[in-house]
Formats: sequence, C-alpha cells, structure tokens
Amino acid sequence: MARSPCCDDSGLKKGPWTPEEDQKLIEYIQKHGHGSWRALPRLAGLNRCGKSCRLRWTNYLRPDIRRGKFSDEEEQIIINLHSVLGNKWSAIANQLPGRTDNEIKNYWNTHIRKKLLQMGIDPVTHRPRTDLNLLANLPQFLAVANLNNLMGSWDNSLRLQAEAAQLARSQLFQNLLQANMNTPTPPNSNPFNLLRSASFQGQNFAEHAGSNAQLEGLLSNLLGPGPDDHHTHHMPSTTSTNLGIQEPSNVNDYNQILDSSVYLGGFGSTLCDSNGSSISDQNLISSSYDISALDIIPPLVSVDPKMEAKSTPSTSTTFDAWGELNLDCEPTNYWGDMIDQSSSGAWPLISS
DNA sequence: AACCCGCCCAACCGCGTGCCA
DNA sequence: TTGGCACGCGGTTGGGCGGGT
Repeated sequence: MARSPCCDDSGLKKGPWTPEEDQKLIEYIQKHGHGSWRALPRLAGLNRCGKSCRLRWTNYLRPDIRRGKFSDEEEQIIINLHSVLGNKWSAIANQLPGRTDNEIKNYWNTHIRKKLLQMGIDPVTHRPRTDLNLLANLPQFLAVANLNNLMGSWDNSLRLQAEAAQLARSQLFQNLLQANMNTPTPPNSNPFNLLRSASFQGQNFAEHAGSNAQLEGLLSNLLGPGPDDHHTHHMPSTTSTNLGIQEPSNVNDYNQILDSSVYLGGFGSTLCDSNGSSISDQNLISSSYDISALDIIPPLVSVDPKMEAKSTPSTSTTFDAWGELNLDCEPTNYWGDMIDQSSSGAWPLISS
C-alpha cells in the first residue's frame, strides 16, 4: 500500500515547535476542530505537515493531557497491561486517561524497563530472566548480595537473594518442562513428582547452592511436602481449587501450569485478599488458565512480603501491584522459608 | 570552568490499515 | 477489485540537560 506523501514535501518546517506555532494550532483546533490533518496546516497558517501537527496536538497540546511524573499506580497499570498487550502503547494509553502512547512508551523505555531488568525480570516476557548471561553472572550476582549483606545493606541483599532464588526456580521449571517435553508423559504423572525427580541443570546455581542435600532442601522449600500429600500440607488446598490449577495430565497442561506458576507465585503460593481470605476463582482466573485473566493479575513474580517490607519504597512499587492480593498469607511461606534458611546458613546463598 | 557522558523525551520516520472512489 | 489517501501506531533519533570528572 502506498505510503502517505504527507511529509515528503520539502520546505516544510521540522523540529521543535515554537510557542507561536503552538498557539496557532491550538486556536485553530479550538475553533474548527482538527478536521483533516492534511489540510489543517494550510488552513491554520502553519508551515508544517499534517502529521507533525497531529503529533504535536495529540502528544503535547491537547487540553486533557496530564503531564508530570507517573504515579506508582499508573506505573503498575502500565506494567500489568504491558504483560498482556505487549508494546501496544496506544491500547495501554487508552486505559490511562490523560497519558499519551508516546509518553507511556518513553516512560517504559527509560524507567520501567530498566527497573524490571534490574530486578531480574524480562521486560518483554515479564518472567524472571533465564538467559545464559544472567546465569553465568549468578556467582557475581550472589557475591554482590554477600557484600551488601556484610555492609548491612539488607534491602539489596534480600532482593538479590529473592531474584537469585526466582531465577533458580524459573530455571528449574524450564529444565523440567524441557525434559518433560522430550519424553512422553504418563497420563497420571504428577508435576510434583516430576519436579522432585528433575535434575537441576543450572550448574552455576547448583555450585552455589552447595551439596545435593542442600539443593534437596531448596527443592523441598520450593515444592512443599511430598507428592502424595501436597494438597493437605504446605500446599493449601484452596490453591488448586481457587486458582483453577489442577494437576496436569499432559505437556500442554504442564506448560500452562508453568505459565500460571510464574504469574501466580508458583506452587505453594496462594492468593489472598487484604483480609487474608483466599480469593475465589471468579476474581482471579476464570477457568482452565484462561490467559485473558492476566489482565487482572499483576504479572509479577512472587516475593516474600517480609522481604518487601524491608525494601525501599522506591523499589517496592512493582510488587505493590499485588496490593490487595497478598501472596502467601498462609503461615507457610516458601520464599520466606528459603530466605530464612539461607540466612541461618542452611542454604548458603548468603554466608553470614 | 570546561568537557564528557548518559539520560530523557519531543519529534520524526516509515509501515500497516481502513476508508472511499 | 483496485489504487490512492489519510490516519494511527511503534520504533528510532537527536537535541537539551544535568551530573560527574
């Protein structure tokens, strides 16, 4: 299809707008509306192309534009919507009155993206980063955590711990999934059995995790009690029912479990409202891992509220998206256990 | 004080798509 | 059905600015 010749004309002014040009554009549109953007510059006495006028109006001069810093709430909305919509900036902007797609796009690229990367979250997939570079850097990553710990910087070290743990957990799931996809899955295979029997291939992490026994301890914390009783022990019975998560019987189901686990905080987590009550499925997931439900679920990794409580406000905003959806309101808290154990030396992510 | 460098964001570029003759 | 026009959108650019050296 032919491209618009709108801006091909030479002699038209480009670059920053002057106050006089702004005034002309505002006055014209207030009087006549924008009508045809192509015709507008001529009618308004502007030596600009229509496209430039449209951009200037929609991104800057429109009276309903809300300027200034993005609030935490807006930031959360952007992150949530981006996890569902991707780089559909205009669609995201539609949910944020007064904000333009351009503004949101810029804010994403300059602030949110970096913040997510720093937290070990892939800004594209909204999942914990599992790229090889990150895994390769895990020893340094943990060394920094140790250093910060020694220096009394609890905020950073705890966050780094959680990120490392999240990374390991995600890697575990991915390895498991890969292994599972390479071999036929028995009809009644249990994901918890699979997880328990899975070999962990993240060598860098494994080295840091120490002995197999220690790794086993980590797995126990990640997975909760044994495969046959997970519904009655650490794994709250409400989790599987409320979230519509059932034990998968095939690879596709398992894949969905994987997706769900990332978004919902993983096995062993449950979702609760601010009163500590479990949230019913109609509030969270319609059924069968309906992906559309993600538009109301913050696409965030599970983080121990204890850790968040120790975090600085500036870095905790992403996790605030859970807001009323407090994870792990049950006494059993996998991330908390893991961090507690690591702090006490049972699991040497941090050497005290 | 001068220079450098990285960040931020307004504006541009080019493609996709809908509409209409 | 086809081709041209207009608009919207997402990616990219580059100038201004502030902090660091």
